[in-house]
Amino acid sequence: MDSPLPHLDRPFDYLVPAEAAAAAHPGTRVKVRFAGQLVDGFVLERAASSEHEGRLSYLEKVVSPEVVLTPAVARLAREVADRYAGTLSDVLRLAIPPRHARAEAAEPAPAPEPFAIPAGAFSPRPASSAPGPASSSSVAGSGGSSPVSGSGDSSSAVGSGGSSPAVRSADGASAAGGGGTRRDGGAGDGGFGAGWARYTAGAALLRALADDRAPRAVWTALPGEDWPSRLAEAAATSLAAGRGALVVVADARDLDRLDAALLRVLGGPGHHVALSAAIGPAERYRRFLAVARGTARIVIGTRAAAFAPVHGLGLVAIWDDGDDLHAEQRAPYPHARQVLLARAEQERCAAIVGGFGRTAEAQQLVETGWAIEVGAARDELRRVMPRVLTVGEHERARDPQAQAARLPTIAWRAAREALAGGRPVLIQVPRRGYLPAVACADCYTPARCTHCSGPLALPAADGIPVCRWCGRPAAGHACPECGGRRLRAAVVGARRTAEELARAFPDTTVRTSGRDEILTVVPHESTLVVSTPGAEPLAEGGYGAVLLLDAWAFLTRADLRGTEEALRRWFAAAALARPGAPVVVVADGGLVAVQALLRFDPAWLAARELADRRELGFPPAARIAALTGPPAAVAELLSLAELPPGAEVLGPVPAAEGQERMLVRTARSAGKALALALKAAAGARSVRKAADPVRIQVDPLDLL
DNA sequence: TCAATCCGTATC
DNA sequence: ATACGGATTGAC
Repeated sequence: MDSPLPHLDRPFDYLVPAEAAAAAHPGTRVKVRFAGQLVDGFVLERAASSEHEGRLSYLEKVVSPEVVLTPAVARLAREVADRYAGTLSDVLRLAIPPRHARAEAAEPAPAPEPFAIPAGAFSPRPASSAPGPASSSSVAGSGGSSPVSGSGDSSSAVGSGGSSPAVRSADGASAAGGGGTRRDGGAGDGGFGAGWARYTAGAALLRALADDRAPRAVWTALPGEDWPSRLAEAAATSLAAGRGALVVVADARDLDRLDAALLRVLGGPGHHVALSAAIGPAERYRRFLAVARGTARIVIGTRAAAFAPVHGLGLVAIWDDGDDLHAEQRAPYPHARQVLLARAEQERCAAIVGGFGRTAEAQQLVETGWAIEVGAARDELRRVMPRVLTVGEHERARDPQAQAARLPTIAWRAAREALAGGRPVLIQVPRRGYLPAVACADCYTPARCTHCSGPLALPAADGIPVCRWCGRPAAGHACPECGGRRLRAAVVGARRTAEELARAFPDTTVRTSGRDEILTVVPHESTLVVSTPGAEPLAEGGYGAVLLLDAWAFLTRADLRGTEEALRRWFAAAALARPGAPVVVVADGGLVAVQALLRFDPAWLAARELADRRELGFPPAARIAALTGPPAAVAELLSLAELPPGAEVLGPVPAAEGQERMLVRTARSAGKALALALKAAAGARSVRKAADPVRIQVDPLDLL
């Protein structure tokens, strides 16, 4: 329905008038009369009879004969809605872009030539040219007036769109790929297998894709990896096997790089489209239609593309699944990784979860045996990894150089040598105002609540720390690691860092890349590049040195992913260094995240992280739902909800103006029941016209 | 005993 | 939302 009321979140049957019988295929948009109103909906299925006792209405009209909601996507959307305690119509709003009639009328793009992997390239088996198993569109149904299921609501929404195929230049892209002149350039010349052969089980992964055996992998990329090429090769392998592929990345920059890699690997446009929110509605819908019609079998895009109706899906992949941008910002806040994993199960297709780092969620896939590990052979890693050096805070405190420029001698020396060699130096600093949470002022261990392990916050300077989860004050907090009683929570921004560096290196150009102005590539020359995380420009030939400043700040991130996030960002920066180049991290060498960086072993950290979360009862080991709204509304929702046994209710803590937040924690195994219970309670509230809405978020990233 | 009204429920 | 039915209440 127009307003997606939870208690109306189910199919309704309608009669199909004879003149609409041909057009009303499952997946088409329709208009139906509901409670007197004319509302939008989708045909879910055609059937010869209905369970409904009462009288059926006729559907009013078929808006368009285009099948925009395939049975596979309908099923996926239903599962996602259930998992996140949301409604199908909310999910469909994310999944299907608004209709654009002109785009439907336009001449469809000609179907591209069947794709085959070029001779000489890695091709373990002759690719079957037959298109893959069609995606089960069981059109039951007859003409005349047979019932149809329409769901509430329809269009509006995100979905897709795409970035321009604007490229970064072909060889720019290989530099782009890894920030370096890395050994194998990509599939173009060297062949398909070479890039993947550097990994344990890498060649086997590609072979399994070629044989359509639906492999599932957690891929930890080597530093400097040209990941867009690797993913393009995986997608092309699926395509050659007659299956479609879907790759989701975090932002437009990554999307451009992947787009360029696909153009190179596929030898031209036509086989793939890029969907993102960045382009206009017409182009977005046009590309969506190319996917829905089966013209484009490879789809790349940002998070909403995870729902794209790819025909005969053979592979789903996500790059850098730890990036916050993969979490949808609109209800019911699904995470692209979870959408893709659900899809891999439902459609029995291959899955790749890749990144330079590894999330606890990915680790869980490995530990439960859902996916296999595709990582670097140790020798290969040793060959390409940068040289990581640490400068502890204590050394730094005794270092007069550091006092002056906030740059310890070791870091300063590494930078100076790289600059002298004519190479750029990357300096990563945290974003200002990055962390509202606090840590021990002596050892930087995040301060946590003794009751529920939630993060502490300092409401006012010199105030008593308070738990952001359960609201209990933590007077007399003492660090569990070192016993320290002082807390800290401040960081210096990129601009000021750049100014300080300009003084320390008077004859060197200092450039900044951050939120406001993002550099994409810097030339091979002696330049200092100060960047906030995620905005690091690539350097042609790789950076001569990488400095990670104020590293402690990452570790005190307010939510529960601090350590993992720190390493993810460090790895992303370190991966841009040339092999053997120094990477200096200004943090104590004893910290877990720093140790993981020293070993260059994200899997080790992820395993520890997951173990910690099991211990502390955090996602993904446990499931947590956050309920936000006016206090009375939240209380009402909770009183109506029949929570699964063992559910633990935490809070309230103050949220936005006049709102508060409660958390409900259950075992992971009770996650479905929890979502169901909350959805039912929200339905009970909406049916009695409760005014104040309560926001329900399942496993939110920002568990403040 | 009837009718106006309130409340809860379904909406194909 | 809005319409409907069954229960409720108030006046004849």
